[in-house]
Amino acid sequence: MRYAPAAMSFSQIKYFVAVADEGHVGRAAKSVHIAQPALSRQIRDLEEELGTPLFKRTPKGMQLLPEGAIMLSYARTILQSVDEAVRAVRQSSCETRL
Amino acid sequence: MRYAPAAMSFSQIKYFVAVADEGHVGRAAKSVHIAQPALSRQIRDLEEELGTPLFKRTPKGMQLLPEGAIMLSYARTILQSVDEAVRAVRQSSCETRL
DNA sequence: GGTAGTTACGAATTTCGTAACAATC
DNA sequence: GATTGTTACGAAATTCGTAACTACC
Repeated sequence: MRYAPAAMSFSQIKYFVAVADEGHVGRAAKSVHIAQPALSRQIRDLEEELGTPLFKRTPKGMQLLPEGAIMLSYARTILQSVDEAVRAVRQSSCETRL
Repeated sequence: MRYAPAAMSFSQIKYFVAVADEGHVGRAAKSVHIAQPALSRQIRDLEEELGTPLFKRTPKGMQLLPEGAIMLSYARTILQSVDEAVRAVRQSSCETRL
């Protein structure tokens, strides 16, 4: 049977932020502890899902495009919300056990 | 080689919201178009990742616990941010092409 | 028996790493 | 040749569906 097509994931967003911060797939790959080609593909998949490139590929590295800059600000917000959610739920569960 | 352990995903969050809204794994499974056992496992995995149950299992269905209610409010925010990010990036890319 | 959620197991899918490639300087 | 990112291909991990199970009326 045929499953649903893959959608955006938190990993993709983390990887995107890493590349945007480093401006460099190679360094970003080290910072998120995966291999360079795997990261390159994840960025490509994210761009395909959004329907537009987020970076300009240059011989020096990855240069954030205007669309990438917009995505970056949302991406940081999303990752922060996830972090906060996890912390809030865990804290509540500790208080419940008092 | 050993890959990194799986983390929280957008799908899990969507599934969690569906179960919270329906109060029922069976109905939620239909609304997100996957089978009931798959959804049941995703909820369990999310609870394990958070380290605390989010629902109370009853003969009537799934009753949201306080920790689940906290998670639910964050979950809606996160999904909205993702939606908004996609829209904003796509709109920017259209404007760029003018 | 009829409802609810869960466990077991294997198939479909995705993610990843290694190796080889392409492009710029 | 020494950077950079990408494509190709197979292995590892996850996600999923079907079938069988448990628990409560």
